[in-house]
Amino acid sequence: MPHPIAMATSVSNPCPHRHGVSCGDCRMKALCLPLALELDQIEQLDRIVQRGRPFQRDEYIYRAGTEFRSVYAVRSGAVKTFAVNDQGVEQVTGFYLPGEIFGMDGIAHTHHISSAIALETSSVCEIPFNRLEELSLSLPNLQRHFFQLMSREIINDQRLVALIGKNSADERLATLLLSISSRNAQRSLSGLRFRLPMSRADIGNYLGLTVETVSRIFGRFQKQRLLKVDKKEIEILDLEGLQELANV
Amino acid sequence: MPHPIAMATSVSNPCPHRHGVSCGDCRMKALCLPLALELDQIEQLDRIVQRGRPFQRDEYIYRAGTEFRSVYAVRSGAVKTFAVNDQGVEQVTGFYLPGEIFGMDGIAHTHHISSAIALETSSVCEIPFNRLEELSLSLPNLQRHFFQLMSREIINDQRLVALIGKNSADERLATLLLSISSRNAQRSLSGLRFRLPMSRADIGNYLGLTVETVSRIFGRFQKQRLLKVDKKEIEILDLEGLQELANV
DNA sequence: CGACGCGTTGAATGTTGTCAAACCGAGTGG
DNA sequence: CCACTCGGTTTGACAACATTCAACGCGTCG
Repeated sequence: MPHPIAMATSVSNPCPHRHGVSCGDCRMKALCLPLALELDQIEQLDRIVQRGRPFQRDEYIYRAGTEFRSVYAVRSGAVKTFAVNDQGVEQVTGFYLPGEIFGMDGIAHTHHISSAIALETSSVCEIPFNRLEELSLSLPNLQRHFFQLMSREIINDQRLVALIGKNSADERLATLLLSISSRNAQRSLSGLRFRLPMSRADIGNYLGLTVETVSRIFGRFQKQRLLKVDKKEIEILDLEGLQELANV
Repeated sequence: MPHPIAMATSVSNPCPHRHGVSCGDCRMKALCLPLALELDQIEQLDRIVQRGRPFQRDEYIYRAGTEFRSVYAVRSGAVKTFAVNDQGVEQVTGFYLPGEIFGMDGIAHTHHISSAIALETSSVCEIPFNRLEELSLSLPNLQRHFFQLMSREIINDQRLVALIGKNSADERLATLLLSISSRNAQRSLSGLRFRLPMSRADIGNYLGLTVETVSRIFGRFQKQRLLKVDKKEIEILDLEGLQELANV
């Protein structure tokens, strides 16, 4: 049996959290920043990306108030971002799955105004922003792609505003479940059976609902045979029913 | 007395809607895109900016479904952006005042997914996006500034999510009024007396409330001597009271 | 074992939405 | 000049959905 360290970096052991993987070999390259780049450009990107050890559950990736240096990509695991206002009320601003970029709200200022923590053991690529800017000046593809990523973030937030402002609690939760489902499917995981990385409280916080309401809706969805729920394990039994609820 | 046409373009007549003004002479240059640029860089920007005739009230600046070509800056007047979902429900996504950039949600796709209309007679600078991209490659300042603008848009949307998801109707309206007030003050207009460019319905739509609720709150605020309301004319009588309500 | 975090369930309350009607000012046409 | 309409706004009565408060169950960890 090989030495454990050798195992961790060997190709034969596809540990999703191993941090030796370059962008060109990363299985998320079709979703992530490399998406828009040619092979040699990916190598250039690769040179500025920093890959540290995985983060444990509840570990901060960055904290509000600290200096903004980088944006981040999830390689494995799941991340939540949140802001805390003057009264200490937390607002969850997003959940990020492998291949997704987070931390773009920090670009506007010299210091982070929100925080990011790992919802489960997660590995994350750190992309120093000033180096990304430099590289973007010589790679129009990359500049464009990053503009588009930020634009997509704006669209997502606008959709969330609409969801919270106009839809019932049921519709909100159904929409979130379908979002996670389809994002899982994109990552060639099951869209019908998955584990929610976040707590009920996080879900409620994100959707503008209380924990109790979220819990009741999970119960109701189960009674209506839309879902099978076992703690954080979700099985979607009636996809079309959920979609109807979510108005899609 | 000079000829009226001569008046319209003369320096002595500061008609806010006249469209001959270059970025370097624009009174919004301290808030808008030129903010980050040197004099000669502003000239380069100026060369790509297109200034058409003013838009009348209710006129579209761009429509969902049409090809995305440009982002826009408000020079005078006010603009609202909104998206319409599959069921025909409108969601107001933003109100934009002079010096503010809108249309950045279009960057992610080849076609607009939202629309923008003038809330009152407004002049608007059109900034063709592919030319802005090109220019950004040679002007790092500009690239950075535009990244920051987009980041700020993300932050605004996140704040709106928090506002709608966590705050009462009173808090939401108070916050919007204070936002408009301070944005007016930034533009060296009165922060205590101003005209709302949008309807009650737009306000409600934006804040996730019904028209009736908005109307009742205006009444309540007036009764509490926080505001003096005459149709769209607003006078803030008790700024601190409003701020307290808005938790600032 | 007991404490704790997290999730669930129940009952009561309340804020906001819904529905309906009336108002008001501006513009239009007889 | 008046009556009329029309869009935007206001007001009232009522209903409903989600919150609040409280209690409890369950699994984990010290």
